Amino acid sequence: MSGRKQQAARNDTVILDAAREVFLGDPKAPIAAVAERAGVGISALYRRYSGKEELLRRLCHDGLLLFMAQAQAALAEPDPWRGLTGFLREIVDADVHSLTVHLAGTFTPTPEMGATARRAGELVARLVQRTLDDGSLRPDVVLGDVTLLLESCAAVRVPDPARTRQLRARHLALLLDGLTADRDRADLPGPAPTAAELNWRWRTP
Amino acid sequence: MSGRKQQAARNDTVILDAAREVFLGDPKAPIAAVAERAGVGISALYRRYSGKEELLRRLCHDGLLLFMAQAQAALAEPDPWRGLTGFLREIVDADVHSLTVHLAGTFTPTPEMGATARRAGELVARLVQRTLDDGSLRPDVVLGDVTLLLESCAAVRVPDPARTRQLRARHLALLLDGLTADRDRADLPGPAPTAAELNWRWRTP
DNA sequence: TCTAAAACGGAACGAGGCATTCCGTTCCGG
DNA sequence: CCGGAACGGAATGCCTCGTTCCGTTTTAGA
Repeated sequence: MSGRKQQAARNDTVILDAAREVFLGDPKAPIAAVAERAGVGISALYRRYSGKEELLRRLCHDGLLLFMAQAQAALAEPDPWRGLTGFLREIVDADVHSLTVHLAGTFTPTPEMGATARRAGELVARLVQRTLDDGSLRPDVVLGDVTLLLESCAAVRVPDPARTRQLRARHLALLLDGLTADRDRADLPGPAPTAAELNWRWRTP
Repeated sequence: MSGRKQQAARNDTVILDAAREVFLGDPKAPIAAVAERAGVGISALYRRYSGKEELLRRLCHDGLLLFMAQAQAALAEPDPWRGLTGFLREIVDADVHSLTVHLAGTFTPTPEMGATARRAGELVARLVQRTLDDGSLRPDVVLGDVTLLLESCAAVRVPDPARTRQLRARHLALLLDGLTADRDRADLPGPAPTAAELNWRWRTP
């Protein structure tokens, strides 16, 4: 297989990569920016996706699937704390969170995506729970805290993407030290966040 | 003083409050949204400000001044750690950071604002430094880490503003426990953030 | 009481951005 | 040599939003 067919196959991935980069930088970037970044024309996009929404959904769903896969892999790690922290580091490093959460809201989510999000949430819940049971996670931390932690890491951003990754890793390290259980300290304030509170982005209006 | 003059005077503050609320929710909200929230017509805005930019600058500068005032007040607190944490709690609670940082970039900053930002930065630097000298802040933390901390707290957000404040306070508590110095742990990863890296929003292009 | 002007409300205008479509072109496969 | 798949990118049309403009209300002062 070569020639036009091959180029088409390569464009499939080139376009997705470009879209990921562009929309990570600016969730409401114009579609033309994606085409330009990919080095293709606009019609190459519309041949594959019926419109902008479908492309965004695809990206977001891919992100969710990666998120799920990482959570699953983390559950395979025998040590709960290492599993959880490794998971967080990878999600933050790959910027998966921006792909899923920051894109949600810019399109109407499909029921399927809601289901995937729910399943992913359950996996992370188990990841958190066994760390709590293990005693290595401070006992007043809940699943929602971890969700917010991811959100907050995604917020540290500087113009250079590589530097951004470094700074996020640093910020995450700071947060992880706040999560550890090996010290006396005051309880966390306020009612702990619940899943329902944090799922608002997925609500279909 | 009453009648039209009084209403005008009240509108001054009503408009500023409305603008703050609206632009906190969405930094690129249309000006009409501000007028609607304030319960006034659009011309009431244009009578006071020459355009959208001037309004944004005003809001941002007000935020910076508040930021500076809080920092100054925090320096008056004798205990460095209490001064720093109290400062952070107040800034996060008042959402001052969104006002300054999230608005920067949506308008061209005046030199005066740059100067104010620099002065505010110095105050916080002293706040951080004396906490480091004091030994209550973990020694590998730098000023930039604190800046990023504020940024990350501003990222936790749910639809209800009151709940958002609670959750931010909780998240901040988590981070503060990561900042304390009373335990052995691995050094923070990566090159520490510098001021120059984090000031990019204020650069005039 | 009367009037000039300050304040205002909000419709109308115009520019710009952007998703989508359309058409002419290129290049393979048979 | 030909039909069509794949493509590039200009053209289209919609919609948002900043700004202006005009008619109306209110009041201070003569």
